Amino acid sequence: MNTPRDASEQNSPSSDPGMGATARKNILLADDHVLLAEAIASAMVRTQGYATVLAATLEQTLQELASGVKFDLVMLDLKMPGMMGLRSIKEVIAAAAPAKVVLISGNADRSLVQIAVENGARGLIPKTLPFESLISVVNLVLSGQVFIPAEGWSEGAGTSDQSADLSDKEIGILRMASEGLTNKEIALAIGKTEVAIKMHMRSICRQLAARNRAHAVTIGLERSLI
Amino acid sequence: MNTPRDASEQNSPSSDPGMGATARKNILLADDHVLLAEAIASAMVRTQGYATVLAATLEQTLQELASGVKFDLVMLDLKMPGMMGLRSIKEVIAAAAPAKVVLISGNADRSLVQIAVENGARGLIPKTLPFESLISVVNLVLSGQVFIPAEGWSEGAGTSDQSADLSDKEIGILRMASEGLTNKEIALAIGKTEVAIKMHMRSICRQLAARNRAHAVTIGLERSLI
DNA sequence: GTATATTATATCCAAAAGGATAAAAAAATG
DNA sequence: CATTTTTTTATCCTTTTGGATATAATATAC
Repeated sequence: MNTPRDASEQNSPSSDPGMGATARKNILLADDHVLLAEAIASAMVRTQGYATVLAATLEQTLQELASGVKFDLVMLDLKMPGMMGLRSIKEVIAAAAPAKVVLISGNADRSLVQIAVENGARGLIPKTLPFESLISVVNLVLSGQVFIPAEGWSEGAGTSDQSADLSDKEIGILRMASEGLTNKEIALAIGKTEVAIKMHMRSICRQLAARNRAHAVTIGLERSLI
Repeated sequence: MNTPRDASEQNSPSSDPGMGATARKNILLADDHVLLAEAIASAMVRTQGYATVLAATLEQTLQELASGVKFDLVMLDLKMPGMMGLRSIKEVIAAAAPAKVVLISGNADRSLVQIAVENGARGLIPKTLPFESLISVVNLVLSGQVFIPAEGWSEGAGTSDQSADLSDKEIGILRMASEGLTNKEIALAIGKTEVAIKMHMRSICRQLAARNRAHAVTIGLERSLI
C-alpha cells in the first residue's frame, strides 16, 4: 500500500471552484514533527486527493485558521511548540470551527483526550497507529464520527481524575517548580509571597490529583501542560 | 535463527545474492510510532532500495539484532516501550555492532545525545527534520559520518551537565518519586530504610545536576530515563 | 585472605513542602 | 455603588526534603 509519497509539495487548498457537493477536503496538519507530517500529508494527497497544509507551531496553526481558507479537518499534535494542554486545544477548536479537530499524539493520557472530546475534539490518532488505519480514521472523522483508540496509550489516571486546565499563572508556577525552583524563589520571581505560591501549588495539586509537587510536575509534563 | 519477518511489506533483508560490493543496505527501524516508522521505511525502500525491518519495542529491537540478520544501520527511537535512557542506548549499540546506530527523537536533550555519541551512537535524527533531508542524513551516516543537527532540540542544560546514566535501582526510585511517593513510601516498597532512599535521591540529583526531586523528575522524564 | 569501594543504616539538623485557618486585598459581578 | 468571588497574605503547625557525618554491612578488587 505504501508507495511513493513525496513530501514537499502539497496541493494548495483555498479557492477550488467547480467541485461537486462532496468537494475535495482541506486538511490542516499541525505537527512540528515534519517527518511525520509530510508523510501523512503525502498519503492524504496521494490516496484521497485531500489538500493538505502544514503548520509546525501553535501560532502557525492559528494563523492558517485565520487566513480565510476553509478547512474540513484539523489534525493537531498535542506536543508542539506553543501548545499548553487543554488550554491550547480549546483555542484551536474554537478557531477551527466548524472544521473538525482531531488530536495526534505519541502518548496522550486518557483523561486529557476524554476532556478534549467533551470540549469538541473529534478524537485521537495515536502515532502508534499503522499507516493503513490512518486513512480510515480520517475518513471516519470527516464523516462526523469521533474516534478514540481502545488502547495503546498511557494509563493516565484510571481513578477519579478530571483533566482540569490550569490557569496561565498556575502553568507558570508549575513550570518553575519543574525547573527546581522553591516556592520562595518562585514568589520572588513573580513578585508574590511564598504563601501565595504555596496556595497555588496546593490548588495545582488538587486539580491534577497529584500527591505532591514532584507528582504534579510529572502529570504536567505528561499532559504537556508545561 | 528466525528468518527476517519484516513488519509490513518491506523487502526482506538478509541473504541477498548477486549485489555489487556496495550491496543493498539493511536498516532496522526501531520506533513505536508506526505511523512515522512506516513512512520512513517506505521512503527508504522507494528512493534508495534499502531493505527495512521495523521494531516497536526495545525487546523486539534486540530480538531482531540477535536474529542473525546483518544490519547496516539501526535507527533507534529514544522513547519507545522499554527504553530507559542511556542505559538502553548502550545496550542497542552493543547488540548492533558493527552496525551503525543513529537516534531518532522528537525532542532529545543535547547532553544525552552528546553522551550517546561518545558511546558510539552515530548521531541524531530529529523528527522535525524535513523528509527530504532524512535520506541525506541516512546516507551520510551510512558513509561513516556522525550527524548532529545544529538546532531544533530542547536547550537541555547548557552549563556543566554530564548525562550520567543512572543505575536500575536509581531509575526505579526516581520513577516512584515521579509518581508522588515519599522517601518513606519508596523505602517501604523496596524494603529499605528511608535514609537509604534519601541518599539515593541525593546521588540521583547530583548525577542529573538537579536542584531537587521535582527538578530531577523533570530531567528524568525529558531524557526518558523513567 | 586483606584492602577498597559500594551500599545501607543511624542520628543529627535546617530548610522546604504541605496543610489548616483567618483575614486583608483585589477583581469580578450585580 | 455594594456584594460576591477570587486572589493574596499572615500565622500556626506537621511532615518531608535536603544535607552532614559516622558507622555497619556488602560487595569488588587485589
